[in-house]
Amino acid sequence: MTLSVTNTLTGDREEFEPAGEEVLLYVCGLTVSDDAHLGHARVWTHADVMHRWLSHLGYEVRHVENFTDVNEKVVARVGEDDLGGSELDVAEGFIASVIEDMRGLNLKRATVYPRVSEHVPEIIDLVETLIDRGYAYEANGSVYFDVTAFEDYGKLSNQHLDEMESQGNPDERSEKRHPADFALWKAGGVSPSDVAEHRKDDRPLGDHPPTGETWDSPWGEGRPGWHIECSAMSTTHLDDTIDIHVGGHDLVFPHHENEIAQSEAATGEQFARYWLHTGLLETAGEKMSSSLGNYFYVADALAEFGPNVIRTFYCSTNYGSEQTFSEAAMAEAEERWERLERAHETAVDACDGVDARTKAEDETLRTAVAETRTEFAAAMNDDFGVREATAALLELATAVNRHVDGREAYDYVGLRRAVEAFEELGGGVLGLDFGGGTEGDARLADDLIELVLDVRAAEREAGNYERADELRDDLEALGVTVEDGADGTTYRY
RNA sequence: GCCAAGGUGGCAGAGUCCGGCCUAACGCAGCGGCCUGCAGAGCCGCCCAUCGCCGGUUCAAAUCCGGCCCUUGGCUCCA
Repeated sequence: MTLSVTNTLTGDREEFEPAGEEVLLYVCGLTVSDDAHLGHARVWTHADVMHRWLSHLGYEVRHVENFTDVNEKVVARVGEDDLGGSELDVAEGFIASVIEDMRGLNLKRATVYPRVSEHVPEIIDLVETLIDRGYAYEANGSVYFDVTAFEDYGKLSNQHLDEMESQGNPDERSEKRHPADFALWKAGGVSPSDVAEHRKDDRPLGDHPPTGETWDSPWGEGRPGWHIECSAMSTTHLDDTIDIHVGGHDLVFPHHENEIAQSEAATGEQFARYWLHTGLLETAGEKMSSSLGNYFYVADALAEFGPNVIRTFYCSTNYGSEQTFSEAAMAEAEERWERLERAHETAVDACDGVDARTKAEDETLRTAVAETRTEFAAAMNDDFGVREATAALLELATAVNRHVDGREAYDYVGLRRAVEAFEELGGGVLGLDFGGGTEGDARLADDLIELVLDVRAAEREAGNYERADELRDDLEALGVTVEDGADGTTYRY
């Protein structure tokens, strides 16, 4: 059985076959002008599961996920609170927090996380090539891609240039030959009006608004355009032709369309062989986005739900579909995850039980494990069908529960196989952590300590100081120091 | 206006590419029962679906074809 995948480029389901030895995977990363929200994390998580499944199938995966650290929106935040005094400082701060989020979500590391600011020479080379080949032109120190020169323009998104309502930024139109031409290189720094437009707070612009980084180029001082960096970075870290390009559906046009135009015009080779687009996360019927302000930060979600619930939530819909975020949906994800976790624990406990020497053979259990593996693989090979893959695991949970329920003698071989399936498929492929719950332990510990302190407070209130002191000593023995102060009781451990 | 994705039970959401095992998965919620000091977990059983609408193809359609209605996204920064 082989992996098949829905390719936006052709609109069809296709058998997946990497071009070379390794699978070259590029994920369109984040513009780091804010912390990441759950919509971003959905793309990462699905890309992560794809990566894990490809590895599971035996492929070597080279996975590149970029950070766009050169952008007007980043510049607009310069000087805000303690974000940093320069574009790159601000970006670095957000990158650090995004990496933190990614770790929190139990994502496998990408091979590289390249930044735009580190690839300006490659970008300039690419732009020069495009000019040399007649696909780009210079105007007042900026360079634009000439969409009419690239005859395949629109092939990804099926857009026809003359039928679109509006194209491009009206301010730039004067120097562009065609309204859909897009900037490869922008003269000078970021303009005050752009800074003002992207400001998140209401600080006055001031006499010297930040302009962001600029670099020397054959066309003078300037900055790279938006789309060019992905072309430069994927070529640098992967190859002219990559296997899989992943990104959110909202990037199909113009971003991905423009990437194709630039890269293919420059190299004459196909840019990406399989384009996989993830459906957007919505809240109450509209997409979760920074501009709409209806987002939920990854860090907050991790604190509230933990990585396993979030990953189970993402895995309850396939990557290409839209998904709605709601408290109810998260509650359901929690139930699903806990059902898996409990069944896993039940199986482990049964194997470790006192009657571990008794034995039985349960063909039903063993068959169920085998079926789980087959169904899981079939689901994943069917365009990364994580929803059905998870369903297969949940059916295994039922099989385990049935086997253990009210039984005296267990089938240890069968249970062991079930545990392995949970850990290998749920853990290794879906990235769920059955490992005894390091996740959420800190939160739980705090909650428990506070619970004990509540009891202790009640005892003190009632004048039972002896009992209260015992509780304090008991906590101390566990490494938790309790201190009563003027404004209440604090603890540390 | 143009492009794309989608409309399946109370909710959520597979299945649609390759028509029949779909008498529609998995789960949540709800209702019985078992177990249980109580609760939870678990187990067994049940309830809820004219698969957006209309027409067509076919022995057979949620699945294919045509038309229509509605939702979301893209065409401006966006994962």
